[in-house]
Amino acid sequence: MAKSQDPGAGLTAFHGARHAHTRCVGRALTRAEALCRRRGARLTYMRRRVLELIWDSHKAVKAYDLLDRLSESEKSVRPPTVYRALEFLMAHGLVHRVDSLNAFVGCSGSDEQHNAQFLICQECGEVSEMDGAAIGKAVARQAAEAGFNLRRQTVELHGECPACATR
Amino acid sequence: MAKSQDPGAGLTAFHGARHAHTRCVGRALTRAEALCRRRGARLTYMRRRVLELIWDSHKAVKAYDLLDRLSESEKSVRPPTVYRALEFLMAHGLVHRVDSLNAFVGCSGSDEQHNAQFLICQECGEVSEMDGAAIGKAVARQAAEAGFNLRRQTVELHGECPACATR
DNA sequence: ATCGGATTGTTATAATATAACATTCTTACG
DNA sequence: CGTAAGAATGTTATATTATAACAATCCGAT
Ligand SMILES: [Zn+2]
Ligand SMILES: [Zn+2]
Ligand SMILES: [Zn+2]
Ligand SMILES: [Zn+2]
Repeated sequence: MAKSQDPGAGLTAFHGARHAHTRCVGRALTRAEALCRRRGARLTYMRRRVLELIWDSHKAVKAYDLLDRLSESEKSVRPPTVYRALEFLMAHGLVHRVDSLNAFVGCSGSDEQHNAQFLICQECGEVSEMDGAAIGKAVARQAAEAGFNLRRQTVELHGECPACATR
Repeated sequence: MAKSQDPGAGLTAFHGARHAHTRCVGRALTRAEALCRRRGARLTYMRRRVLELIWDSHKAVKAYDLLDRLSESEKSVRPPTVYRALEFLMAHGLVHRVDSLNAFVGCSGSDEQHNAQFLICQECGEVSEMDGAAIGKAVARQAAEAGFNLRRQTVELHGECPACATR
């Protein structure tokens, strides 16, 4: 499945400047609500607020930037509040941590738990999540060959997105 | 080449407790010296010292642990000193940063510049560097398909090393 | 209504990393 | 040699990222 070529539905699409981003946000929030309802988890005001802020763009966001932006609307928010929200969102697969950036990005995948890979544009900062089956398999095979019991993978690819590459 | 099965020469070998680690250290230092000589770079006392400490084990080492250990022998060493040494060693491909651990590990590769992948044991902390051509190719292909101009890859696989897995 | 667990608030601090400028060391050259 | 320029290190301060510990509050179930 998902072998379609139509732009917008691609697995590894970058979004660039002008696109109907409201839809991206809407989709993410809808998914979060559904997923939390199904699991009996509480998508509280603060958690939803953090998720919205993360989805403000397709870039990875730093925890302390979230903190600043939250403090604009709510009254002074402290680090633990943000980190707890992030912890919750990550535990439920709604947000990923990008280790090589110390930053967080909304999960644009669909299935519940997945090992995501990321394409990270060094120019514009946009992050695109892939579910690269090919990479996943190559990784799994190499690990197996080394007698390694694979649990979790961090695959973060840095370079230039299509838009920035052709500039 | 390098299709041999003899332990110690494998591309993805974990080392475990008892092995002739002096040789690992010796090899690393010899390589560092040769490489620096070739490039006209200066492997100063501090840089060599940091490299030795990193090679004290096959685990990834935290910058502040290096700091502490340096401060035992030399008189109080400060963060910039360590980070500068690390910066130099990384610039010359003698040390890698493991982003998912905020830690540093000696490069056990042989060729000059390479995109390494790491197997990281969650139990014993040992890190094994791979030059997984298969992974590298899968990654390159996926990036190309997305129109992405790949510059650098972070591939860090967490799990259990052979020794810890069979325990 | 109220109890218990989950969530958030609050204060403090740990852990990781860099900026900026002073000092010392090395090397090349006169 | 002596010395000047650049490289490396020392030093002080601070930025950035993250967590510990305990108090207050919220919220749903009885
Ligand atoms: Zn969007
Ligand atoms: Zn870009
Ligand atoms: Zn060894
Ligand atoms: Zn192990």
